[in-house]
Amino acid sequence: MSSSLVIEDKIDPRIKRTRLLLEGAFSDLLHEKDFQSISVQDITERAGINRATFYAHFSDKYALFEFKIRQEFRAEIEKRTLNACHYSEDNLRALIQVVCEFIREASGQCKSPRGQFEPLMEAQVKEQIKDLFMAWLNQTESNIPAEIAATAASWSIYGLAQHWNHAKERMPLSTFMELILPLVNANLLQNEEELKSHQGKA
Amino acid sequence: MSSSLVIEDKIDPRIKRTRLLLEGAFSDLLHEKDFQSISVQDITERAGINRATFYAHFSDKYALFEFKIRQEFRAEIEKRTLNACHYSEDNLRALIQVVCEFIREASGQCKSPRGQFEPLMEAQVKEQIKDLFMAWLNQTESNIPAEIAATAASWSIYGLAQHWNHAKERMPLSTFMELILPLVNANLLQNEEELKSHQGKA
DNA sequence: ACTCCTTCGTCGTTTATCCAACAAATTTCG
DNA sequence: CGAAATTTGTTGGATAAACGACGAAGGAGT
Repeated sequence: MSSSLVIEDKIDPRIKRTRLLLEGAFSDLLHEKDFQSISVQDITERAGINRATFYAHFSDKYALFEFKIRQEFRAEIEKRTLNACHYSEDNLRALIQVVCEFIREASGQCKSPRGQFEPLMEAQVKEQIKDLFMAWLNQTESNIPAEIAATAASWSIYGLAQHWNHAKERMPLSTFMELILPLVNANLLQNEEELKSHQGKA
Repeated sequence: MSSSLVIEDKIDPRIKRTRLLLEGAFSDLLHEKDFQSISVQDITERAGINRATFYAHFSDKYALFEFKIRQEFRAEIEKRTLNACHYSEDNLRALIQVVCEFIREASGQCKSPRGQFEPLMEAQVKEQIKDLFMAWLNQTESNIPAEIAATAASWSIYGLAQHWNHAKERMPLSTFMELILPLVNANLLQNEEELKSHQGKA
């Protein structure tokens, strides 16, 4: 049941509690103000946590935001057990769907002008997509470094998902999926060729 | 805005947090099990609080229960600003109504056989009613000790409210109110006679 | 430019909570 | 009934959080 990417077990309850309260307060505030006008004081005050304690956990509000994004995205991944599984077209579909819906959710959630935290979110999500691909691809040996393929795939998936979300007339996710699946697969199939069509050379 | 009965200000946030979590966990458990079968372990586990910490706040689960009752009843009193005001028939009406509704709420809330916590609740609520009357009556000098009158009134009010709640066909609260108001007033008016009807014998 | 005010990081000290362990009391169950 | 398991209070030492204070940095208004 424990994730292959995570090691956070038996952690001091006080730490968990504090982070949870800070996250919650931050979420609430994001519904009320825009990102920039939220101060660390606001967050700690709302959370009932001492300001000094905040800095024991996060260097600033950006770090808290990134932590929060990672948490939520990881939760979506784990909910579908996409960690601790291997590459397959179905798993890839599920992953893409998670990314699309995650971006859609987040963009509707917050009161901020988009430009403020989207880059932060992008960095965190892409990194996690890449980590996931690394885990998938490292189970197979390949002529192309897994890191290269994972980087390409993570960037293209996030870019496509963002494009899908920003479109005026948002395409149904299912048709969008069929449209881009071959593209993303192309990034990965170079490693998987021997597994799919023909068991060629060696 | 601060109550005349309470002094709890500027309290360490950790203490407030811990008590809140313990209260919440206990409430949840009361919906699931009966009072007796709930252990301190259950509560602390559910609350995410160390068991040793529980005993730093409460001597046992009964103490927690009493604390909780006091909190909730006091909240109802303060919501109607019945603290920090004087005696009047309207205020007395309001108080009786609070007691009746509080007992009705509590009796519907919990899964326990009534006999288990009703005596605990009774003690706490009566004490608070008495304290309230003491505050009201001490503003006037009287020939009968305020403590005597307050005791009589608090006991009769609680007893009547419990009777009203236990009845098979529960009378409308308003008619019940008019029925008992003279009775309860009789306990108090001995002190207030000089204020009401005739300014007789100095 | 200038104050006035808020927020920001950081620090040392105090306090609350965690944790593991313990013996005693209690409950469960064969 | 008696053995096993669970719960209960309690302890000492480790750690996270609270608190108050501080100078520095930023912002708003005059």
